[in-house]
Amino acid sequence: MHIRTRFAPSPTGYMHIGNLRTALYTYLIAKHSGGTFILRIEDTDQKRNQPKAVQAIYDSLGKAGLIYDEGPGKDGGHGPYVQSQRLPIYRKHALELVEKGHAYYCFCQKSETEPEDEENHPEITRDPCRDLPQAEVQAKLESGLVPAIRQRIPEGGSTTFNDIIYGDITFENSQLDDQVLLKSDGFPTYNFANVVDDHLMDITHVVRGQEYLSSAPKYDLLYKAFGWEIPAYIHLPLIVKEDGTKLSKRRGDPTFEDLMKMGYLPEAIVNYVALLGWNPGTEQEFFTLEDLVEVFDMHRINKSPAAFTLEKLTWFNGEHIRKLSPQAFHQLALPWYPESIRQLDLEKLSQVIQIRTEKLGNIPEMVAFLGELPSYEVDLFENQKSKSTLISSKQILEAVIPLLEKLETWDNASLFTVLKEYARESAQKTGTVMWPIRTALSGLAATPGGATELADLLGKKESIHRLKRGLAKLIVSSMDISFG
RNA sequence: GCCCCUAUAGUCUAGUGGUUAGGACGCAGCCCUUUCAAGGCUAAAACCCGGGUUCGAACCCCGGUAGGGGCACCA
Repeated sequence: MHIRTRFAPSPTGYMHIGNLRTALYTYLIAKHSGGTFILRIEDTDQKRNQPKAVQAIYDSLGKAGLIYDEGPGKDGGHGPYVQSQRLPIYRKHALELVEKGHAYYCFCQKSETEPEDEENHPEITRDPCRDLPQAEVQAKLESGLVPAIRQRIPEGGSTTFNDIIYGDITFENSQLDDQVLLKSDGFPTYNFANVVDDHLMDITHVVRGQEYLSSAPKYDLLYKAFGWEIPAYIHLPLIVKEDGTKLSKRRGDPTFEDLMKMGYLPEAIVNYVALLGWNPGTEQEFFTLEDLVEVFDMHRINKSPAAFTLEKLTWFNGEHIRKLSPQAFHQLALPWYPESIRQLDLEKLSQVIQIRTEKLGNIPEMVAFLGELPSYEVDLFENQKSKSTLISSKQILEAVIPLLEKLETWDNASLFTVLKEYARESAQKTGTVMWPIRTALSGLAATPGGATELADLLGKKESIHRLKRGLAKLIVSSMDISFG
């Protein structure tokens, strides 16, 4: 069987994490078996439609690496792939159902119930137009009233549909409402357009969020009314926040685009999100998109909702950053370096920070001290673990500055050799010697890279300058002490 | 309110009648070390509750509870 799946977003201007995962799984289900992945734009809500938002979908899918085989601009014989360009198709099919008796005209005014009325949902009642005599329908039509078309749910009985993840699910028909198929503005509703397009586009596996589970029986009824073959359903568990509530851009939860702006790699986001609701059955966690295509098995998708947390995503991001070639990392890091350090050897800097970068967004903060020495307290020179005190620090800097001033080759290896040798001769731990140097060079308790790496990056002139300032600080402090 | 879905550590998860309940993130400690990372090791931490079925239940059945989703001429 040649699998055909489709990702069918509505253009909202950004990609939710949940949408990204739906797109990913939809892509993987098709690609794992060499099938076809289709993009369809669901812009049936005129009020919400934003043309620019369509471009955002292309951009995000491209970043994620989810290349579609068929879709806008890539006709595979099932186009057009933008629903607003398919209006006559929906009308034709809606009328077909009216003729067959599976749908009917509804002349009611658009219901005024506000969506905010979450507390007060009326019981399912059949629409009064459902049983309008033919003559009356004809008369209303001729008088120029523009009707909507509603699905006629069978009286009584129940509908059972099958989902690959959830198995058989049964709904009483009395629980299903006569949903609108074609709005009075001539646009189809989401549910109707989906059924028609999925059939016409030969979609074999319908992949969507679990929020659509309860509309699935109405889909089955529609397929049966048309006499069409029912596709396989795959409803995906929701992605929620740690507190169990759903992710929402309004409440400040990051979208795919937001995460990339924060310095998360698309590969890492894809890797993380793939494991939210699915696992390979092995203990492997690091995956590239190609790996996922290889091992993805839709039958291992979970039923229960998964919480999205930045913590584990951040770890994945670090993993993906470490796997990058030094050149690739450098290119990604470059835009994040502040103006104040542009004169440094940034390629060398990239090599030093790659292993310590878990998020590109941390880079500016991580390297700021290279541009300007932060102000720091003298007690930063004290460190128990390194056996470093104000006195030892002062002595070491006094001894080491002249040594370094004489040094001709200024690089990490030479610096380390000289300082290590000094430590050996003066019978001190390497760490004791390095501590005051690193401290004076950075003004920080923790830095990416050790003393000699920082000196290498800063260059001889700036390094000596910073060391002397550190020494001055220590001298002033020792005088304060002696004067009480 | 009605319908549907779900339930293993704080989080992501493995597990399909017999396991010392496995892995990962995070957290804590130790080692390594030129601070920090990275790496290595160790620790703490879980089967929602109650009934069955069974020689034996995380696993099967029933009932609760909790959480989530749906109930628009939105998608």
